[in-house]
Amino acid sequence: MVKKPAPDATRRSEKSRRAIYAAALALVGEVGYPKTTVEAIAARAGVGKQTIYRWWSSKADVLLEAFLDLSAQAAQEAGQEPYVIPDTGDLAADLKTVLRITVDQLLDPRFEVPSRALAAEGVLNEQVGREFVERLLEPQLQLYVSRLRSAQDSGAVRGDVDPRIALELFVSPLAQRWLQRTGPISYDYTDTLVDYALRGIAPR
Amino acid sequence: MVKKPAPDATRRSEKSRRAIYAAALALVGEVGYPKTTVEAIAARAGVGKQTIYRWWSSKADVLLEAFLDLSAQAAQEAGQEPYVIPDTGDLAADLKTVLRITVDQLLDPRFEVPSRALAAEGVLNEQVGREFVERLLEPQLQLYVSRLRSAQDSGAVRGDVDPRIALELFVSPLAQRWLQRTGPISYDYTDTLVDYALRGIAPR
Amino acid sequence: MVKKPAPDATRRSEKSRRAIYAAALALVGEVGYPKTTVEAIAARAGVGKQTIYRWWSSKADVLLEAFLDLSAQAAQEAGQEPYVIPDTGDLAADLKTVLRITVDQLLDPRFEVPSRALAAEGVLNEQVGREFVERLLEPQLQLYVSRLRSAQDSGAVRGDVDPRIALELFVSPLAQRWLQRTGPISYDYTDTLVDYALRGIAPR
Amino acid sequence: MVKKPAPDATRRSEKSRRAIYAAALALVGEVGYPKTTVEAIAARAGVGKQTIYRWWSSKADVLLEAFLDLSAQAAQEAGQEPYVIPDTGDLAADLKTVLRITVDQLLDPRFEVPSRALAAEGVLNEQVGREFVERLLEPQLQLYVSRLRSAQDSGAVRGDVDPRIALELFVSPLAQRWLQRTGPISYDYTDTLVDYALRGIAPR
DNA sequence: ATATAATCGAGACGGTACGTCGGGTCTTATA
DNA sequence: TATAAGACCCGACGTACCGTCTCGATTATAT
Repeated sequence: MVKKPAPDATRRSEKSRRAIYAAALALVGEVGYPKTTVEAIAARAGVGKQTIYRWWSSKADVLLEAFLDLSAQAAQEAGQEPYVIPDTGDLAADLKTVLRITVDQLLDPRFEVPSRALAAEGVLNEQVGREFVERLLEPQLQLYVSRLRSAQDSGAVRGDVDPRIALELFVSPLAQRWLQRTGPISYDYTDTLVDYALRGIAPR
Repeated sequence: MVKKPAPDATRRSEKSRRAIYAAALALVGEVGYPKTTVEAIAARAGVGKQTIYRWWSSKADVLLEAFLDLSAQAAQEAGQEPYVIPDTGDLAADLKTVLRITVDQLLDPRFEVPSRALAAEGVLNEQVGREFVERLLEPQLQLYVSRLRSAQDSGAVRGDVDPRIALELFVSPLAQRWLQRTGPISYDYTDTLVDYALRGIAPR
Repeated sequence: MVKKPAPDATRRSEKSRRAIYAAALALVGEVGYPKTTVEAIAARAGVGKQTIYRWWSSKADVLLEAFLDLSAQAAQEAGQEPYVIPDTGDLAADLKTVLRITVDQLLDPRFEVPSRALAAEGVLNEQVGREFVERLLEPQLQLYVSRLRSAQDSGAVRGDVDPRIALELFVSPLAQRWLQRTGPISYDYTDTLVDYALRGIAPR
Repeated sequence: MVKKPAPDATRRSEKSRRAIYAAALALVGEVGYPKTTVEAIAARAGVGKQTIYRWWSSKADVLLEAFLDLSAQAAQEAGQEPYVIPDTGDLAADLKTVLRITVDQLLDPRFEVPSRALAAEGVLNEQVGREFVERLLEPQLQLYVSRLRSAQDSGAVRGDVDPRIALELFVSPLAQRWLQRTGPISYDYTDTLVDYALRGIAPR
């Protein structure tokens, strides 16, 4: 097998990389994911197609990294705040707070369009899906795990409950309504989810 | 605007329709959704491309109807059994039973490949998504609503609980793990979901 | 070999035939021969496609008959006058007169477009070409043969000359200029042709 | 109006161009012009369709250039001989010689099929027609003009004769018989044409 | 400071599939 | 039985992008 010589990452053009991210995100926002083409990204970024194929394996790959970059930037800009779940001692209130922020994000077009595109791609394309989950979704879910563990320590959640499963009781319903449009999304809705879920995992 | 005259549905070839459904499902199973092309469906079905474009608007549309047809057929063949949730009086047991059947279905390649494809398409394409939910997903979810209502009547579920939301506590986690591969799927897992969820919606 | 049962000509719809001729000629005039389709002829004539294919073998065939019909009609309307070459005793004058009429016809769009289309078709399609020559061109050329024979009788043309070849000296140059656009067409030009042909180009 | 940026001719693939010419000529020879498709040319040439559409506007355009190329090659191979009309002092003999060569060419399938196709296309398509005449036909006709001018100098042709018209007396009849199949083509025939044209058909 | 080797913008290339058009056949219901 | 209507199978159209492949023209170290 003839292996292609790996490109020399140290000589990579930072300017091009950024332009490609920007072009990819802009195009996905403007024309949607399926109509976004590698050719158009290259043209919009003022970049040769080969420069894209040299560093990424596919359109999905470009968008994944572009979105990760966007998320990282957003995180830095916002300080760290939204990325830790508050621990005021009132578990229900803390979860409701965080889920309301998530609701806002899910309805913000700046995030919605690319993340919906990546989610869709990930449903079909296992590789993209795993990377999407591993690098974006799971780290966020782990924050819930931590918060639930802390709640177990303080006695607000039964000790025999598996936090990784428990969090799905309120996170997954929201995710499904958003992904598959099985119902409307609102603060009321997420509040209700937390109420229903907590009574189940709380000791009597 | 020039509107194309609607084709005369009474003269439609039933044989072609069936051949197209079969070809579409077979191809999606064999090469996956993205590599399934309208051209290949037509060729495999022994049909002109125009016959596909005359009756459907897109590859997604064909697959949606093919899958609906498959589901309807499966329903008829199976009598009605899997399509009503049993009511033995033991809510937890009944839900666990049905969810185990769902787990089996989700892992059966015959259903998994096309339904995953449709789900992915529906994430991006709102029209497909809505149709998918309306004609396939929601009818199944309504079965849970009925069963939960019956449980409310018998006192096994609190009366102030919204059954349409409550069902998401155990259905959505399973759906998300399947769609986004956020975790493994098993009987144990769904049993646990039912346990966690029920204690929350059951009266103290 | 399975032979198709010949259609019963006695039951043929005269109205349809005429409508097809009219539609074919109109379309060729409006959009040109290559863009004239059997489908469009049928639609414009208010006729089923099968009715065309039942009686004609091809688009060229339809147009050929439509044009012959048109020519026949034109002949009847005009009495017989333009279809006999005058014989005033002055051969040169007579030929010049007729050729000037031909020039007019060649520049009249009503005749030019369809006859150009048929000529082109006939260049490639031997069957159409032969029919075109046999039923339209040759009969007209024979008129020149007659006139030249008469001139031979009166001593205006040498007796050892083959009239069928001689007529080409002035007819073919005009035909070629028209068909292939190798030069402009005018009364002067045809007059000159007659002069050269009759006297020759070598000095006496 | 959105104009497509002209392709960069300096980067054009010479190999592809040649393969396309060869494929076009071969196909026209094998299946005839109307059944020759751009798709088939591309396939036979081992070339993408876009490569054809990038450089030519139509099937006719491809064939025109292919044929011009063929003619140019034939000219080079043959030295210069057939492309100058001999001047032995005997005008009639010289013309008969050249016309006999033309007869041979017209009956040689290698040239006949594509040139007939181009002629037919040129009858309908003015652009193709003009190019065909300008780049192929007229240059050859100009050779006759030169020879006739030389004959005028030597007194073999009257000085008041227009050579561009005079040449049509023997060239056009041959052309028409070939194009429209109005009669057989032979050495005898062309010899006769030269005789008639030079001496006229009227008695001295 | 210069060589030199890789990346870069550009875009032509061989392909695959698109969605449309029209050819010629076949079916259905009127007349 | 011929007809108007039009669905059907098929093949080609001309276009859009794919991912690969040259091309000079910049870089950006490593001499």
